Formats: sequence, structure tokens, C-alpha cells
Amino acid sequence: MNEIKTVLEHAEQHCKASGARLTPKRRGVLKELLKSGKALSAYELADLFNKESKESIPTMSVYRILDFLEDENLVHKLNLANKYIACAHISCDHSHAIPQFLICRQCTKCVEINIDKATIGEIQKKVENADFQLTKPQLEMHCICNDCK
Amino acid sequence: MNEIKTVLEHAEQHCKASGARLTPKRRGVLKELLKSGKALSAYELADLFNKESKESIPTMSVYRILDFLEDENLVHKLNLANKYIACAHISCDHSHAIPQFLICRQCTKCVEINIDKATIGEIQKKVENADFQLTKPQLEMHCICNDCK
DNA sequence: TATCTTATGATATAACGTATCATTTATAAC
DNA sequence: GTTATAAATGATACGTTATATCATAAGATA
Repeated sequence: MNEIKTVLEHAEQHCKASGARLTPKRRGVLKELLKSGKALSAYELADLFNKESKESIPTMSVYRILDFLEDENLVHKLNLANKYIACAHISCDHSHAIPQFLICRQCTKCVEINIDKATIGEIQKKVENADFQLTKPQLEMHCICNDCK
Repeated sequence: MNEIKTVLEHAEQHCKASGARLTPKRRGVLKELLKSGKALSAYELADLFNKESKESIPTMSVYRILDFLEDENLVHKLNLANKYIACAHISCDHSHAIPQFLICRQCTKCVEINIDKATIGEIQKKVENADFQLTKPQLEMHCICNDCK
């Protein structure tokens, strides 16, 4: 919990640096996502926020807030699961490998792995040869965890 | 069109071989998907079928039929786009590289590329180290085509 | 033919997400 | 400080994608 406070402070700094505003609601949504330690859907996150906080927020605002947080690279959207997860590197200053997420299709457990730049680079080359561009270097994969398998 | 007939015959063979039944509706859905040459949503495909055919089919049946066709590896689901596309290799007998699809998020143009087994293998190794299994070797990527960019 | 299985139809509903306009809150200009 | 402007949030409606369930129809088997 104390750790979460630290992360939130880093998020605050980050936003200030990029001229964005981490409003109380945005901060609160990010906080709940961090506290959960999981990937959550916008609706789940809205429910959680409304249960945990005195304030209340409609789901549609959560969507907007998640868009904002994604733009700021504070959360990632996992499209195959329709869920959002807090970035694991908010507190780090150095640059990172591209995060790749594995979500168990059964229990929705989520793990982050790193794939070498070389591997991503190869894929990117193939994509460019096909006259396309990757808009996010994030690969999505269909997984199941060994516990559920 | 003649080519499509050939592909459909191969599909028929394939189903017979695996003890599955390619019913007229299933065949018709596959045919429309092949004719379109595009990735289509279940609803789009239902509309198309109902426009092109004397028979009519509810969308919910199209979902079931697409599930069937997917199980038979005659179509692939593109989850990032919520669309389905006919397999490009129905008529080939030999085994293939894992297909990877690039869909333009703007115009939904779709291209199929092949990524080396070695590259996929590396990714798979990482996944297994994380105590997960890939349930489909299909990677999904966020793309835009150069025309739309 | 009778029975059993498989496929399809019909309907309701859930989950996810976008669009729009109104309202509130914060920032900037004066 | 007050007014004007922009940004954020709320409220509402609706669109899209998908699943669940039960009923009906068609095909396979004995």
C-alpha cells in the first residue's frame, strides 16, 4: 500500500512533466487498478472504484480516464481480454523492453514477459515488408496458465 | 469464382476426412466469406449471406457456424478486430507456417504474413518459462496500412 | 419406423464500447 | 476578483459483439 503511494507520486510527476493533469478521479482509478494487482475491465474497475471510494463514477468516465492513462503510458489495454492493467514500470525512469502480456483465458491471471528487441525487430521487418506499420509494439497472444491447463 | 468452387470442394474433403459435416448453411457461410475476400464480422457475414442467398440465417447461427469452421481450421478469428477470415490454405495439403494476420485498424484491409518457426519458437519458450501455454500460435498485432497512415 | 444425435432457429440478455450534449471544474486573460 | 475559455466529468442513448437457453428440425442409427 505504501508502495502504491510511491507509484502514484511517480505517476503525478510523470503527468506534470508531460503537461497532463492527474485529477483526483484519474488518480483514484489508477489507484484501484494498482491495488487490485490484476487486469480489470472498465466495468469491473468502475464497480471497484464505487465500492472502495466515497465518490462515485460512471463507467463511461472510466473509459475516458483509461484512455487518458493509456496515453500517458500508465496503463496498458489488453485487447484480447478487454481488460486494462497498470503499467509495471511507472516508478522506473529508464526505458524498458516492450511489455508483452500473457492472460490466462480461464482465470484471467496476467503475467508480463519481455521479448528481445531482436525478435520484435524481426517481426516488425516482416510487417513493413507487407506494407503495414505496427501502431503498438505489443503482441497479443492466446494463452492458458499451467494451473488451469 | 471457379476457384472458390475448388476451395469449397477441398473443404468438403477436409470435413469428410475429419468426420465433420459441412452442411449447406456451413458451406454457404464459408462461401460468402471466401467470395468477399475480406475479414468480416459475424453480423456482416450474416447480412451478406441473407442478401446473396435465397435462404436466410440468423446471426446467432452464423456464430455457431464460424465456431465450427474455426475448429476445422477453415476460418480464423481475428480477435483484435472481432472479425473472421477464410483460411488461405484450404486447398493446400502440405503443412504451413503459422499464419499471422495484419489488419489495418483504419480500413480493415487484411494481409497474411508468415513468421519463421524459429521466431515463434523463441516466443513460445518465453511463454513456457512464465508457466503459460500458447493456446493458439497466432499473434495479434496492432497495425495500420501504409495507405491509411 | 422409432430413437438418438446433431444442427439450426428464436429469443433474451450480457458485456463491451462509442457518440452526444449538458454540466461542472479548472485555467487564463483582463 | 471577475469574466471568458478550455478541460474534465456526468448523463443518456445507442451500437456492436457475444453468450445462454430452450425449442424445433434434420440427419444418422438401430
